[in-house]
Amino acid sequence: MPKAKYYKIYQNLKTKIETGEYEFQELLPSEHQLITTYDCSRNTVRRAVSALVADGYVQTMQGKGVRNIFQPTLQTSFILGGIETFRESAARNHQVPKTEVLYFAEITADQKISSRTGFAVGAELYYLQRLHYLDGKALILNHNYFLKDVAVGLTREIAENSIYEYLENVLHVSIVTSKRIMTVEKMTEIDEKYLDLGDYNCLAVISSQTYNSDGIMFEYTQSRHRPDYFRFQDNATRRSAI
Amino acid sequence: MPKAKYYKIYQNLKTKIETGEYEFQELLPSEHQLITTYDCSRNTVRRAVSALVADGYVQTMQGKGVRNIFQPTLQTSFILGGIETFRESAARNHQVPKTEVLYFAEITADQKISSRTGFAVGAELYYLQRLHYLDGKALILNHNYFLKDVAVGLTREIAENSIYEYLENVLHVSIVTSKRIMTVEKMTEIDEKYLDLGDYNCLAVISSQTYNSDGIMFEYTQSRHRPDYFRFQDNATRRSAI
DNA sequence: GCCGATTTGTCCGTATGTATC
DNA sequence: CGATACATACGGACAAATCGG
Repeated sequence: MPKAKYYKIYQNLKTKIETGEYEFQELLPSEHQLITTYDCSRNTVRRAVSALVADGYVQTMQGKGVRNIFQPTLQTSFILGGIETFRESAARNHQVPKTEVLYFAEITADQKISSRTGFAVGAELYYLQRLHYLDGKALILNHNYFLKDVAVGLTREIAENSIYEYLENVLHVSIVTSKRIMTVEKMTEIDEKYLDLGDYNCLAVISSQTYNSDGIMFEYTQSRHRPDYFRFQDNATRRSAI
Repeated sequence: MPKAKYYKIYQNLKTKIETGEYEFQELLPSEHQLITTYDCSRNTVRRAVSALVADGYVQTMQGKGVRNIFQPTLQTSFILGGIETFRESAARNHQVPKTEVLYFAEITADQKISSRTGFAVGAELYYLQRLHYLDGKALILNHNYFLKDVAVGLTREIAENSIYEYLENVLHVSIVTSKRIMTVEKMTEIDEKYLDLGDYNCLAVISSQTYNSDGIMFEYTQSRHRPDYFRFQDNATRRSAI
């Protein structure tokens, strides 16, 4: 958890907004007021407010103020802009997670795997298939590829719990950035076997490449989501025209 | 187009990265060097670099430097994090756009529309159905709802071109923030009629609420995308654990 | 292992510009 | 026009991480 001052102000304002201390459409205190209440510089409050803008919580208006545009009804399962693990997002929504490891193997990347994942040909990898349950329902089928050099000592047992916890707390791998691409794909036999797709013949697919702090791409994951439980949220700001 | 100094530095660095002036995995010049080359303060270069981080172009590492992680092969049609119009994104990809207005009406929001769109019951709206073609293929079916008070004088003719151009350049409405939710939905009769869905029985759907600088939500749009031409990209950074 | 140089991260204070009312 | 509010920019200080000697 970041201990930076701006981050605490950000979190404080965020909870105030979430708990309804500021009403929808109401203006937040001005920067000057925030400076005195949090006893900090103007840069610091501006940084906190910027983070709220990025979250889609508020809207800044030059000459007017900062408006609360947070609507609790729109709160949802997947919030974009951050890398969140399955367990974290389950905890945030007070749901019970379970993970089943369907397949665990150590492989070497061939041409086909290389072009799909972005790993170099010949790279030594762990390849896993994992099924994620939420409140007893099978919702997500994950295909994970981890670089063996980085995720050393990964086992089936670890994979049944949180791989990221192992990476961060045991191996001290710091996860930094992740590139994600969302598509819709037709179902495969494996999807059909493990996910209850009902009438749907396709899934929401998120393919992601994750980098550690050394700039090494150490993970490629394809998450295949049951469409009726899939929901992805994003807040955009317009940076003027082309 | 923002004329701010940091923005020009940002754009300059961005094109340098895109044109391959810095190699993949190479470190960019240090902040100190950038300060001298661009003749500005440290805050200003840091702001430019932050924007590149948000775009997923580079990765900063305390004590080491800023690494280029841009891969041209991952360049794609829809880049998240900004509000881009259909025409803008078509231009960026050198494709020929066409828009067909299927339906144009002035309506009053009833309970059903209100709960779907977020407009108040009784709000006066323009409701449009528009079909977007790219290089001759029908790819997107849009359901647009605009608040009449804000989008005054909207006509079918304007809707065949760019509504946003009309809003920004004629009405001087400044579009600021937009909340988007991505889901996968089963096709409707209308989808089936106008989009060539092939074997697919569902679509990628983006629902968005857009606010102007007065904090008024003036647009609700549901974009229904042909799945085989849909691709959404996002860059995430991890803000440490829960 | 330690130290110093380099590099990014955080924070502060101040000045000026621009939009709103 | 003046007061208020956010936007941009500058300069300086210290902390934290990295790397080489």
